[in-house]
Amino acid sequence: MIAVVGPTAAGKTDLSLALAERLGGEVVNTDAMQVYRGMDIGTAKQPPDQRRGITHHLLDFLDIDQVASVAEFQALARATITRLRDAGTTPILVGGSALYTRAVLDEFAFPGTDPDVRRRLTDELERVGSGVLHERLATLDPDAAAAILASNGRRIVRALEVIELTGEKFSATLPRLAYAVANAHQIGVAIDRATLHQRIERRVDAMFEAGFVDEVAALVERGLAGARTASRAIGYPEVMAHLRGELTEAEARERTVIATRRFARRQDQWFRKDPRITWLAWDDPDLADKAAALVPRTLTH
RNA sequence: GGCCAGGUAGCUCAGUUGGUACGAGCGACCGACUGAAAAUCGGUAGGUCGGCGGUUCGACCCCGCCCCUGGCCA
Repeated sequence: MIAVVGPTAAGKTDLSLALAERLGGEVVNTDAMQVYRGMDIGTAKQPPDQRRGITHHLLDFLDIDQVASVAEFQALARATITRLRDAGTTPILVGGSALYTRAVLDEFAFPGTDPDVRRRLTDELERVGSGVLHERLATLDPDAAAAILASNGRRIVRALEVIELTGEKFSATLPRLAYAVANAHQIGVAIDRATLHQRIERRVDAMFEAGFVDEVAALVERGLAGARTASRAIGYPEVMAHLRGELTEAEARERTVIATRRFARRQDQWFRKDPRITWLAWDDPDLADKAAALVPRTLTH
């Protein structure tokens, strides 16, 4: 199997399709927001009629009011990969959500979760602030407290939740880079910042021209504003603010560009520290051939 | 042409009765990251305070002239 990684707008989708054609594979999405039905334009989801007949998995399996989760995604993705391999098909993972990709490829074991515990802690966070919760974490699990800043309420809540549920410490550091699946290969699409910024700007412009505002308006009708996860997808909060009259469309567009740039930077940070990734230039004329050549023929899937 | 307001970090703006700019937000860059991750959070670098001259021991803050921007009047 092969995973195509890299920052948003670098050209991962094109490469994935080319690889699928060369290797006889099928695409498995690893993007955290493309899992939502109806979120198409804003998530840069490849339209069905542009998938060149290649089957895509793990797109559009959640409604916007459902909460996405890495752990569930991990299980689904691994099941999908196993199914494809059993059928002799090469899974081609594509997506910019680094945590999702790693959760699928690497040794990632997630402790459980509990909606009630989570909600109680979240409410408490709201009331007393992250500092107080951090102090409690420090008494329960000094190591975790040391690894999580007192201002990061979100992570503190999760650590406390895990400790309460499992009675064990919370590992506040990422697991080592170690594949949990056989024959995994990662290809990174390398692109310089300046070019990427231009491409992001053009992509966002194209989204607005393609009717992004209408897409968001339709999703708002279905409750996007109250959606826990889906409402956070880049561009959607900005356009919702525009629909509420708080921003002009131009301002929403500009903020979306900025948020996307920031996202691309964070993606870079994840991927560039993974030495297992083979980087190929986004504009290499032989990009697809070189990428395909990295996957041993006999171990294709 | 006259009057008013304003010209301080890449951007929007604070600021000091004259004593080394405490700057802030955003952006840029760097980093952390285990069930919301397109999330959540942290750090760093940026300023000859529009220009020239004057007053002063000392001016970004006072005075003069000039340039630029916005508004009003003619």
